[in-house]
Amino acid sequence: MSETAAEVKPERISKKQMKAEAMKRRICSAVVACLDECGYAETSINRIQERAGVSRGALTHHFPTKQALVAETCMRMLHAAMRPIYALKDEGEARPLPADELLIGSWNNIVNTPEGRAFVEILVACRTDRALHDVLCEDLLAWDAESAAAVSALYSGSGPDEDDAALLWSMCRTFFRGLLMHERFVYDPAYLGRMTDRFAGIMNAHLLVRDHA
Amino acid sequence: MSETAAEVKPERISKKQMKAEAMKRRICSAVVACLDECGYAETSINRIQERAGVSRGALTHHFPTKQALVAETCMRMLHAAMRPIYALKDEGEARPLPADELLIGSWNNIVNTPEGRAFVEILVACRTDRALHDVLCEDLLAWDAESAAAVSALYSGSGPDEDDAALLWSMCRTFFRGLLMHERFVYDPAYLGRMTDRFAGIMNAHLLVRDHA
DNA sequence: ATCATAACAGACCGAACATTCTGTTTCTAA
DNA sequence: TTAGAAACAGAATGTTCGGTCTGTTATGAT
Repeated sequence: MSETAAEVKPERISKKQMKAEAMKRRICSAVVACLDECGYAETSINRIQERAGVSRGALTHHFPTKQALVAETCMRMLHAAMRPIYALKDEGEARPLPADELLIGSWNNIVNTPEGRAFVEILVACRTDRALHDVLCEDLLAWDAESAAAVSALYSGSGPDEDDAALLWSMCRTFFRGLLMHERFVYDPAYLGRMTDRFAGIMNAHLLVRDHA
Repeated sequence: MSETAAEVKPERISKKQMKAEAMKRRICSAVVACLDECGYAETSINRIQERAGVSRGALTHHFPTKQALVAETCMRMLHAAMRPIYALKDEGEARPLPADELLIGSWNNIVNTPEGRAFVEILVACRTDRALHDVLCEDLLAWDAESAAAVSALYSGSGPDEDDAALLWSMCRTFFRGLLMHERFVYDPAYLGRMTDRFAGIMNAHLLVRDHA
């Protein structure tokens, strides 16, 4: 009674929604694992189902098609990858990292992870799967833009271009993605470290920390 | 018995061998086209067969398994990609290109081509297909080494490392491979040009032409 | 308490898959 | 000239694919 609760009501998260969300998260985690371990070509619905330990019915109930499944998994990864960017923005206010440290950290904690590798599998698939591309393109571009803006706010480029920092940052991510497919053809793991270090060192000279006095 | 005799005199190229080679080339060309246009996941034997305009029997006769088909296609691409490297070596003796011109040329004429894109599809597949990886690994490493040696002979790196030029060259190819999967998410084609130019410009400062007096 | 519906479960389907098989033609070494 | 092998041709096979379909259970508004 004391509740004038008409406005509070839509806030509640029902048990149904909780279950559904948990199930979706579980399934999408399995998709990430499959993409990482088996690659896009071998990421079949059967395999995902087995990996997630859920029934076919549960899968098809939440994700009617495979494309919807992959697309939502990608969206969730992007959303999760936003967090470090915002963290970068906030923590950066105090004392932005030197660019090379930022790059090495990005490689170790974002790109060279199951999620990062799964993301690359999806990106490559998008190259030849127009339907999947069209579903994801807009959000990917938005994510790119936001990511670039965050970096651009903290660093300035050395080039003549207006938004050189964003361009350089895009180049860094491009490099890291390429590095993922090189990984399996390197005998000495230290070689990867040498490449990332060398690359970060070079880019460090062009991505300069802005000082906000 | 007659086998040993047959092996001793393989000088002549029989009509059979000509036909077989022509057929193989035709099939492998179709594989490249399919990989480029459809991606690894959608490059099925049926599709290759249709694309090449050959019978199922012809396909399976020359390539018993799909893996053998992809592997040989990859080998042929590598072999074909050797030619520009040797050309680089020979022409370079006279007057090596500035590194940035070499890079832009590599991007336009080697990487961003049907063969280059097909190659990336195979590389990505190798990440999760151990069998395919094991078949190709040795030759890929050899190709990498030869490519690096050719560059190393003409350019020197700016870093402290012994073979810095080879490392830098490896970084360039890594970057270009990553750029291929970025391609479809760029509205303005000129943006790709800006990235390649910027990258080539940066690397140009570190990959220095050796002067052989 | 009741009833509609969301959340599951699992059988089922045709299509496509890679591979194997049995024929037929073409070449070439005796 | 003639076996015999290589070069094809195409049907047959069993598996797996993504998607659909019919049930059963759990949940929440009434």
